[in-house]
Amino acid sequence: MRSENEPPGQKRRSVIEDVRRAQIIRGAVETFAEVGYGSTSLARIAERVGISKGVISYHFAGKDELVDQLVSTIYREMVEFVVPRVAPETTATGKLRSRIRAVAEYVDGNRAQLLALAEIFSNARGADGRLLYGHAFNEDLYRSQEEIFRAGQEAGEFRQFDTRVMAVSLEAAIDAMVSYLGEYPDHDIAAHAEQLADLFEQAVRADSGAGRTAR
Amino acid sequence: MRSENEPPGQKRRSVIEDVRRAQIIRGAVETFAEVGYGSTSLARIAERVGISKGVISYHFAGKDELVDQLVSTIYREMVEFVVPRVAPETTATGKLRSRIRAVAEYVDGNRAQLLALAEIFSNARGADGRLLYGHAFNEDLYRSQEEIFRAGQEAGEFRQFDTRVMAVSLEAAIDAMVSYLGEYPDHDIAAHAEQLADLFEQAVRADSGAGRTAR
Amino acid sequence: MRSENEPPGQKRRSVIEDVRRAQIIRGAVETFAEVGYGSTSLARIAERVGISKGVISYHFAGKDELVDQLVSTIYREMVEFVVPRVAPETTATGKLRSRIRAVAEYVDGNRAQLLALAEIFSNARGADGRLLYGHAFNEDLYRSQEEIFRAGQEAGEFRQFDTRVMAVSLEAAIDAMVSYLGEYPDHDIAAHAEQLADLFEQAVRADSGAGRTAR
Amino acid sequence: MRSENEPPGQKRRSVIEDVRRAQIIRGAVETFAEVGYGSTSLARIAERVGISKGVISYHFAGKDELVDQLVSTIYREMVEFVVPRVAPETTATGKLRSRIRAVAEYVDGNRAQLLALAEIFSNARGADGRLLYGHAFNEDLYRSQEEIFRAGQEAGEFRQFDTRVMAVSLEAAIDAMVSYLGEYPDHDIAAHAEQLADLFEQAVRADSGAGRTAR
DNA sequence: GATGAATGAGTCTTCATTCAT
DNA sequence: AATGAATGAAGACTCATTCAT
Repeated sequence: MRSENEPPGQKRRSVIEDVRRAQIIRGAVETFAEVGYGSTSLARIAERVGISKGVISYHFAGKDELVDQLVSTIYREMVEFVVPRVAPETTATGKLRSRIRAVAEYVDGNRAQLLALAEIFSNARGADGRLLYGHAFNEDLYRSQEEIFRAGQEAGEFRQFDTRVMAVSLEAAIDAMVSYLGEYPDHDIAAHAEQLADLFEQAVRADSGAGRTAR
Repeated sequence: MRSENEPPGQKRRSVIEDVRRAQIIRGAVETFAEVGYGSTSLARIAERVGISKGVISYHFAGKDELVDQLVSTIYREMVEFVVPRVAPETTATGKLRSRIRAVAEYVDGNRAQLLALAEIFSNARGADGRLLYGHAFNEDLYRSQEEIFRAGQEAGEFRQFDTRVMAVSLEAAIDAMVSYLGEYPDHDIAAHAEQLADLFEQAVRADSGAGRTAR
Repeated sequence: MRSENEPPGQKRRSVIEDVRRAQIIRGAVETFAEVGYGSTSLARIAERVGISKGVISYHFAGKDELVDQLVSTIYREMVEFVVPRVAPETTATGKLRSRIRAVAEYVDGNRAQLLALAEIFSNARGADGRLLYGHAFNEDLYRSQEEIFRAGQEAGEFRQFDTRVMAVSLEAAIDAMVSYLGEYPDHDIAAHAEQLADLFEQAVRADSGAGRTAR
Repeated sequence: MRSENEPPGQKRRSVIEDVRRAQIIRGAVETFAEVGYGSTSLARIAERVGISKGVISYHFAGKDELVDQLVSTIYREMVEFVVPRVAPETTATGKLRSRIRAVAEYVDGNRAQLLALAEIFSNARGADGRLLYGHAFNEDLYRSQEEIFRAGQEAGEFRQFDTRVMAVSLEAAIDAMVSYLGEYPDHDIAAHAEQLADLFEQAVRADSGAGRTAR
């Protein structure tokens, strides 16, 4: 039943409930990653977790809430991994490359998580038929990336370009790196990440007739 | 029934059948684009077309064949649109930019088609659970794009880079352009395409210390 | 349309119609024998014959009439084969053995026909749910066999027994011989027929001085 | 779900589940017996039992499992009834007659069960189109019956004959007795059974001084 | 005479959800 | 807190039949 987003200090969940929710979310992640969005039923998740179907309904208001919690959980984890690796960088170029690298690193150790996200992003839809996690959902991500681009432009590191197009293209390329790994598990993602960083570094850098991106 | 791609002189379809098939495919395209893969049922397509559910089963062996025909139809149309616009270009750089432009132009007049494709690509799965139209399906596209990249590298137009990563990233960025338009119908796709062309032109061009991508 | 059993001199069918009907019946026989009653659809028959589905509906009032015509056609053929081989026999014992032999011979050259009949007999049902070709349909056959048994009893060739039970059991054993051949195509049906004839000859013959089955 | 034959100590079914399964099987038996294999749908069974269609899917993995469970349930019941009535007999002749009698007795109180079995045996087919419960399924039965015949032959009780043909014919005659009762509910099955026992006793017994069936 | 096209009822199956225990 | 049981709607697909051409 509980579906509140627990405003602090109010109706906090019991420990056991938290454990169950986490356990269910983990099972959901694995299932989404393995069989895809369309074939992931609550029954299948329950089976994987080793619990009864009803338990899921008990802990989550419905499939939608489960998906929602899953997304924000993974998202939070990823942000917690990536941010500390990007923040120390002082140049926009450095932030760009370290961001790509950090995602690649995270992905490498959390493939199921990312594949599950990808499945959900391209499939989950509201009652109105619109994607629940489409570009609009990425808005925050786009904005923060655009800020970095603008900072680079102002600092003279980057040439002038449409920051929105650049941000959208960057995210798309990163997602493709992830899904490529999903399809070809032996793909060398670290090398891919370096190539991708080169790609965008070249794409954004000020013309200057100038220097290589020594790394 | 009938699923042959009509090998000459063998079991050619009647005119009326062709019309119906085209009509059904059109309805399917619109439905996929509008409500997404998971919510597109044969019943819904039939309803949109204004025919009985059974008619679809009559003209197509099953949902799989319908999807398959849809994909190859749209794909063929797009190739027929894009190729003549890219072929005349003599430089790798020219081919790159004209390809992006051509896709953008095509998309502008065929949004539903592209959205439907995107839905199918990221969702349709075989009995084994693997994506039917994943990266593997794009292999031909990747290859032909890689050839252009390699030609540019050999001609000294392009710097050295991993052509596979570049091709995958390019396709991803183009797809993102399409889906962005899908979500924000007022988005200026022509401008987006130019920015995208700039992006990749910069990303691939030889360092030369030098020249602008005069366009 | 036409469904009349053509009372002589009235509404006789054209030659071409007869040919079509025979052709369709032949296709139906093969289909029933091959895939069984439940999987034999008009579509499948039409496909095998190489005609359009509608043709069958044109020539037969419905599936029921087709089946009915099929049954009586095969039945007539079989009777025409068996009767001349049984009639010349002068003893009841001779008739019994020659009947079993004749059926076995016929079956050997007409497996599909018999298998189709077997499928239909054990499956075809009327709107009320009752078997269309159950024991009641065999009534004539039972009667004629019973007459032979009674003749044998009156002549002192056969012992006293319930002729109905004997007739039913005989037909069942003959049918089993046929279906056994259907399942094991290499089965030696001629040898089976001799054994079966021995079996029933022993079963019916008058007690030549020997023991009663007191129990 | 659940399809195990409950290997001890593993996933035992709840009481209520057992009850439901038994209830559904009973409903299926009655439906098969009444309207035949081809007209027995899950919907019809559910309707007869007075439950929702989905309940059947909940308790059985599919129609195939339901049929399979039904067959083995009835089969087991019948074996449990027949074996203790046959085992005490010391002579092959005694075993033969008591077997026929026991089946007849069982049938008398369990008509629907036997009719359902008959429907399934002559109709259920696998994906390959072959009968699921054809002669091959009866193999065990044939074998055990053949052993009795061979024992009788070795003891000098029975004449020499092909035990396979005898076994197949015996089973066919027993089945015919059952189906005859199905079609004529007032038929005197006990008398039929005695006649049948006489028939086979005569058919197998050693030739006490009398004539061979010269051919 | 023949056909392709269309229909609508009916098949099995899957699923998210609800509820009594 | 958990579960097994049940539901009913929706899914893809099959089929006998009808009908205009």
